[in-house]
Amino acid sequence: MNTVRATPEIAPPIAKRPRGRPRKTVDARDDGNRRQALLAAAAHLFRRKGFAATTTRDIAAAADMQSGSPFYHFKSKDALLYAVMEEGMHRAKERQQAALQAPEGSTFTPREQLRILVQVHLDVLLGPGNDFVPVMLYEARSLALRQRKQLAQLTTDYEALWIPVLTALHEAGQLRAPVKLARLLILGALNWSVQWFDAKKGASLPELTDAAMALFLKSCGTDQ
Amino acid sequence: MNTVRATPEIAPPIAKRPRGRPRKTVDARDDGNRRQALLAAAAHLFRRKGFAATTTRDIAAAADMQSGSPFYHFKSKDALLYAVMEEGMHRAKERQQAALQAPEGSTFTPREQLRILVQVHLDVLLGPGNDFVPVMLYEARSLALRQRKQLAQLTTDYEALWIPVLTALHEAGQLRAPVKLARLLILGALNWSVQWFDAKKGASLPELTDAAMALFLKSCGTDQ
DNA sequence: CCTACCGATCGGTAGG
DNA sequence: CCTACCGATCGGTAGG
Repeated sequence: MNTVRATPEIAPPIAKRPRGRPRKTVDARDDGNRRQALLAAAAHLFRRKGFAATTTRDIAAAADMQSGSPFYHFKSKDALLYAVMEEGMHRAKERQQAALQAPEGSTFTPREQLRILVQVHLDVLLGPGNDFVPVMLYEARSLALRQRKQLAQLTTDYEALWIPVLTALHEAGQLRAPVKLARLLILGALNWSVQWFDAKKGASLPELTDAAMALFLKSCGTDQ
Repeated sequence: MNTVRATPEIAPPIAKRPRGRPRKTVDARDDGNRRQALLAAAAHLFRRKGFAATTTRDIAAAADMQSGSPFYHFKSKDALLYAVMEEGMHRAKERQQAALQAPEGSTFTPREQLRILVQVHLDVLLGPGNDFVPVMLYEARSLALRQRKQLAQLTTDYEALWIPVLTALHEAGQLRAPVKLARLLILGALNWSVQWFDAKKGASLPELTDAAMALFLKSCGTDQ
């Protein structure tokens, strides 16, 4: 495993500046940065045109690269898709967990918790530059079976955040439908907003959150 | 315009039976039938793999034709997609209108009407062989702008069926959210079922209908 | 509706 | 990360 790595002596990656036109920024290869640019470009295009209709050449161009260059960072187009989805689910879960942390020794009521879940979920889907999760939602079938299974754990974790909240609301009489189906229906209602929500017209994100809460919860239960 | 059409005397389309293997059914060209077969095959494949990932060769094979033959019935792959969507929306609207007809001199309550809309909508999406509307829902972006606008009228008509029902429920205090957003959220919840519903396991269609009604409507309003 | 085919595009790679 | 390129596939067509 730990073989001594020989320092490259022939054509070292450092001294090949003269050839090719100079780059806009300091250097074209600052690693993580370029990889992130590819991910963002891919997420944006996958969302807008779909995975199959997006060309690796499109992605390369959007990240200001040549057609073959994405394959320096990702093994294949599928690997790019998988990376987008994984990053999206990872971010979403982290944001939810952070938002659900109540300050100090206080706690959130189940109703407050659901509002947080809904609010963050909508922002993850509809907030500016958030293309990763929508790609995850609408391009699942483009993923090879093996990779779909690998992602299943992440989505399960994410959905698990909702279960205790919905269960509490159900027991308090504020949510009539069975918890399992309620979760699917509620997430569906929110996920569908990707198809119609327009930040520049119609309802705003807070209005949408209010409407969702009003639609799903009975107010004739305990509080409010 | 109205030139006299000469009867074909060379290689008339009738007398070329001997060549090629005999067809399963009476004849390979019974028009509407073959066209329908193509539509059904296309709808099925578009739903399963997506429009861009489906090959016209796939469709031809599924309809038991040769690779070039779909273009005898449809001008292009896009035209096939459009035809699938139009047929789907047309059927859906007709089914809803028929279902909403109350027998004799009786009438349905708004609550009953919503149940019908939900039930039929779910069947249109999830019933066996109903691939047309799901394609419409999930492949809209694959359509050229001009064609998308042509379809807009059909979807508007369909959604219009829901408005008076939701308005009545809203006024009766059984639906808290604003009607416009309520419609979008409810249809989203139902449309999303395409992604997870499995007729062979989990909830059945009637159970799903019940859950949706229980989730969306307040029962502390007037009746029930 | 089939046969035979074209032109373009696309994912991916070698080699630097 | 670029250059130059390959092999395969794909939508579509002519001509019957």
